[in-house]
Amino acid sequence: MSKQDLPVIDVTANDASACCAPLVCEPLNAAEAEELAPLFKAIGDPVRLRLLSLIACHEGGEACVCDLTAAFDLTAPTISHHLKVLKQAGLIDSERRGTWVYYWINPGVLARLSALLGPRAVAMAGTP
Amino acid sequence: MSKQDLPVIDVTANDASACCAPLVCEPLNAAEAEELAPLFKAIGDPVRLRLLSLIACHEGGEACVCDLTAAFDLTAPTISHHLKVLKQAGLIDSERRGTWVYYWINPGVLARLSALLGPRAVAMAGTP
DNA sequence: TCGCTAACTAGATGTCTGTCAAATTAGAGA
DNA sequence: TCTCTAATTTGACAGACATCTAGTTAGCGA
Repeated sequence: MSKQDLPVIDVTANDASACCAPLVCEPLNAAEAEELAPLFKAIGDPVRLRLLSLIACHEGGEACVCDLTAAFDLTAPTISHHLKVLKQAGLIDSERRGTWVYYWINPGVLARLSALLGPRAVAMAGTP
Repeated sequence: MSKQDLPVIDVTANDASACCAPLVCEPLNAAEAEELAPLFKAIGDPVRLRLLSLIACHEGGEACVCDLTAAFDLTAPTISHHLKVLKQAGLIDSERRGTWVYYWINPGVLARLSALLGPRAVAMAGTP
């Protein structure tokens, strides 16, 4: 991942006319929008956004449901529901290990969304 | 609210965690999530995501409502509603010019969201 | 095997949201 | 002034959603 060959572009210089931002390059057609919107919708909830953040920041890049539940004033089923939404959107993945279930982020998807909004072609870095 | 004593802040630099790889740096607290989630929610609808894209791609960086409405199979009030949602989220802005109303993107907000999701410091503006 | 705990599913409920038809506001021109 | 068009607001309604309680599944240890 050489940062070097990426052009250095000041994000602040990005006004709408600057082109080359995915969103700003060519308008999304209906099908693309239909495919992408659910991803944003998934993180368009405070609880889920925070869940995502908590998972991403957790050591090892993964977090146990019990840790996550403890961070909210919500019941376990509710947290479970939100995790399911994130997972179905493809933003996170999970695995059971003994008694506990661990969740981790799917970084490629996040990178894709970032690139879409981003002022520059950030990188398809994430996608292998 | 006196607008005048507000410091001029580059929105792109004004992100919640003010540092680098937002989501992945330090977990968002509840307040931050509560503030940011509505932005993602706003683009979490296929119609609005496409509206945003259409506006961004339109020549001159702005688009007339009539152009936008024509691109969908929806009634004008519905488009109007979605534009209002985007505007209230701060993602777009508008101005009436004679008979027509023009909308344009607020690029700073988009950049902020991109940076938040961005993997490695999507180019945090300042760092050359 | 029996309990105990972690996590999820199912069902119910009140709220939010996307959409439309109808009514309203704002300019432009005759 | 009156009329036409662009755009928004209002009100209504069906469908989606966040949350809860209660019940269920899965693994661990005695």
